[in-house]
Amino acid sequence: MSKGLIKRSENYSQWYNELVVKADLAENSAVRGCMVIKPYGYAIWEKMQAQLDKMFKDTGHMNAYFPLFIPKSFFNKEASHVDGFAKECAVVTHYRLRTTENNEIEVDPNAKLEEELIVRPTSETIIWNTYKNWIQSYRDLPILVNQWANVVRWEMRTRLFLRTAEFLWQEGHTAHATKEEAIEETKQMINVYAEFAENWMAMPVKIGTKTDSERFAGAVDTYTIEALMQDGKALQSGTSHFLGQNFAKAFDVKFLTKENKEEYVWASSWGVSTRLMGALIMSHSDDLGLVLPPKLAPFQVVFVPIFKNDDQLNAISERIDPIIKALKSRGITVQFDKRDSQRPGFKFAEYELKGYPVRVAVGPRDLESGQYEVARRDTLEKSFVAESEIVEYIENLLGEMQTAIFNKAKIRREETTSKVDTYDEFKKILEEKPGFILAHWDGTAETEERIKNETKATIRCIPIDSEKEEGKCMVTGKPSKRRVIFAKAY
RNA sequence: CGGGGUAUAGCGUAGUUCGGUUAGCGCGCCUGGUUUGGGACCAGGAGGUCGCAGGUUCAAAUCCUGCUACCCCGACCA
Repeated sequence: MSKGLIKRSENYSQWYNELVVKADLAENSAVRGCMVIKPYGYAIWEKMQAQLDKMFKDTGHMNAYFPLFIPKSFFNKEASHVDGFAKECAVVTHYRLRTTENNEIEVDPNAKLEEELIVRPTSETIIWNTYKNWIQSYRDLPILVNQWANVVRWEMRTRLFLRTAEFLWQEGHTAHATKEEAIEETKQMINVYAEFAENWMAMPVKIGTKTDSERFAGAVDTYTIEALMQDGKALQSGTSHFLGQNFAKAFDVKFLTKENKEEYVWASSWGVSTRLMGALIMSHSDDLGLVLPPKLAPFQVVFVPIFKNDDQLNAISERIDPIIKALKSRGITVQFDKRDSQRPGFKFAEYELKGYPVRVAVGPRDLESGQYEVARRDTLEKSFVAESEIVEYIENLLGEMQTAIFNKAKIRREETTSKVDTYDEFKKILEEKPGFILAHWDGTAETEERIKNETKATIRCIPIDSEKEEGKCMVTGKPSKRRVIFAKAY
């Protein structure tokens, strides 16, 4: 393992790239734009998955699985949906290879597919094509289904976790008898995401709706959770879409009401992806490496023994093993690093880089005093804790750290959130103190576009909790009823 | 897809301008020893089609042509 990361203040984006690789989370693969998620990184993703999956099931959803491939014709059926995804689709045209005279492999031109298959960029079309067969009556509704899957969007420029050509995600697709119920579902799920982001990722988010131009292709309304990274750029971290009857109409999905009337089905879809990994990394980590909230850390505690020989290590193990057992019985994940190939200093640096929340160092000295050095990753503080109290202490500390990490991120966000009333001020803040900027906007796509072109900042969302406030658009001076959140975004 | 750049061992690089021994160095890796409370040290060792294909030449990492991949800046995007 090579030494040190570049500092965030020197080059934030290089810091991120180095951190992802050096902390063993992921690396670039032989396939352009596609990443290999390494075991340590995948372990974090699995923790996220487990919790989200639980939350989905607690709100009445079940998992299912739909095909990776979608017939090309399905995309034609919802006009704005095609427009949104057409430019980034991978297409399967053949189903067989053959060997040439030179012993090379080539696509067999005789094995052309009648209809090309699209590698799913999202599954609305194949799912709604399927739902058509599942739904006849109001008694068949609602359908509350989620799928864990990989999708492909052929992006021009990619970055590990933040934007990869293939990524892992979950996509919920629900069908309802009424508009109200579908909207209720859409809102419920954005709240689930917000709760997950804040309580598990320790990442404060703003819930809001997207403007027309930022809305999901095919949606009537898109709800989003927006997080603010340490460099002042926003990251869209999860979306929940009210799809109206758009997909039901496109795929002709109708049902009979209690009154025997034929109606189109109402829909929602919602998703979060491995992008959350990027959000997690950029929310908390520092110049020494990853900082993980205890609830998502693959290992919450690591014991580093300090020893000169096997006898010492055995003596340490004898004392440590019962402590580890006690921690595990409380549901705390623990690692005991007995490697003699690395010295303690190396291990300290390594666990800091990888973001283990709590580190306990135990050497001969400590066995005698009956106190162990406990170091917490977020503040780097160390304290000596008596052997008899250490289990309790660590359990409390993990809880405390989860809160502390969230609070720190929240304070940072508040400090980099500005209210501005003039366009000049807006531009100045973008230069000097980037972050969320609350400003008035006249509600038109033209003004939004102009601001984007001139400053690269976009409207991240119209916050759902914003109070009404009469004002004037900072650009055109036209009336506005509330402030919206602007930021430069990933 | 437009503009710029780079390609030498697992990683980072020197050498390329101006062709000339066996392509050098750091990290990492292997072996042995000494070490071990914040990224150890010494000794020895392994590892290279110099991105690919062709050309010029007595001689090519170095010059020429073509190709490919990657990086940065734009446009696009969860």
